[in-house]
Amino acid sequence: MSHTPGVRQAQKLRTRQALLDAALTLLEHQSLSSLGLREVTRNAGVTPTAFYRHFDGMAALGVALVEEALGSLHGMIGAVLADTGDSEERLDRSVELIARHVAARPAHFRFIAREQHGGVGPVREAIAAQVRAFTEEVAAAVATEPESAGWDRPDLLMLAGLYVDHMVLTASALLDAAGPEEEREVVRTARRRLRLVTLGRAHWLDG
Amino acid sequence: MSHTPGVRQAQKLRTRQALLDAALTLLEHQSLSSLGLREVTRNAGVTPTAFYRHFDGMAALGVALVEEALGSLHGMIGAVLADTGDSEERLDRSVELIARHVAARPAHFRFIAREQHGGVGPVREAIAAQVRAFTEEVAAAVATEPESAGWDRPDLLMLAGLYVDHMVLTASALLDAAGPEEEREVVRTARRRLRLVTLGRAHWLDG
DNA sequence: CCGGTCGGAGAACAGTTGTTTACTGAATGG
DNA sequence: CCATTCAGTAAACAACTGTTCTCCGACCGG
Repeated sequence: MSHTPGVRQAQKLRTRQALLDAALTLLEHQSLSSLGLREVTRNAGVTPTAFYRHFDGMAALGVALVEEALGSLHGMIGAVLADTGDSEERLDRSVELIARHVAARPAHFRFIAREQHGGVGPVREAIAAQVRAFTEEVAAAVATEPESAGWDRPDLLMLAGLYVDHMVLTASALLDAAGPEEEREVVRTARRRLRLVTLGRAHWLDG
Repeated sequence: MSHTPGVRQAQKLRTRQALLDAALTLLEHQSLSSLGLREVTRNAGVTPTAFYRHFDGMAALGVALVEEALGSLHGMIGAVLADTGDSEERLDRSVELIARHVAARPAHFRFIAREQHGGVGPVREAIAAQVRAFTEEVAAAVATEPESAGWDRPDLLMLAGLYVDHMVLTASALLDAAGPEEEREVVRTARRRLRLVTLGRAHWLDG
């Protein structure tokens, strides 16, 4: 079938990316439901009609942004959790992974935090699907650890969900942090919370 | 000073409430930043100009809605946590309290969940302030329990924050639940999570 | 009873919105 | 080389937006 990218499709992709970038920039200070189609095309240097060559509407663009933000993260948390080292080390590394990703692409994560419970249904569902997928990945990684011996699947999913929700909360808190010192405070608290969860996990099957 | 409400101020309050109610209804399917002033007044049976007699703009109305949603909850969680009974009982009761409140006023909680990270700054800040206040209340309640002996203030706040964030997440999950059976599943998972946290708490000072 | 207060109505303002229609011109692939 | 595909343009559409100004008339305190 089609092999080389072709000048045409390359240009199309460039325009599409310009739309996504323009939208993401504008979304830093507002939410998707209040973002206008014309506003986006204006900031992308394109006419409003060109928008429809790439997306059905703003909701579709939102879903594409979800993919762009979260798609690259798959497997990473699982990999970190699967690494060797004691639990303390592992949780330190996962918190750091989040912090680094949030610092690297703040706009993407702000978008996710904002639209996770936002007013645009399809986008909410797309985010929920990604979060579910992460939970499954974390559950699979956690299941292989020796500390998880004797755990049934519902409990494993509960624990994984706790981890994932915690990561999302941490990302959100990092974005709301005012300065570097507040960011460090957020990271410190996040680590303490994870430690407490890990402690509870160690004694889950005691009683 | 002024004693009787007066026919005038009573009518004013009724209109104000009509605006708040209309807004809350419309906010079920969209977010505040996409909510139009005219849309609200139309649904409230009032002319657009009348809006300005009550609020500076939509942001101010949003802040008022935050107060309406969260103002009545102060002291309640603290009271539940201060009640007698073992920790298992107490956390069961607090999860139930949340579930009951969410079921009683779903629209309010949906609004809070949606705007907590939404696009309207003043509303975000109002919610953050309320959440901070709750955290302080919970920390104060938790501090009086015998299980908290030897805990310093940062750790207490960390634990209280964990509880509060968990409550918000639970409320959110309940709203997203499809049916009654899914709601029960959410409540069950929430209880298990709380139990794990309580376990970690019990062994916090072990090492 | 009466003059002032003030919640609400009505009309008009200039902008902006999403979407449709018809069209242009360059890359495409046989 | 030539007919076709198709990303992007241009213009027009009716509908809506927030805000300002002027005015009305019912409640108010004295």
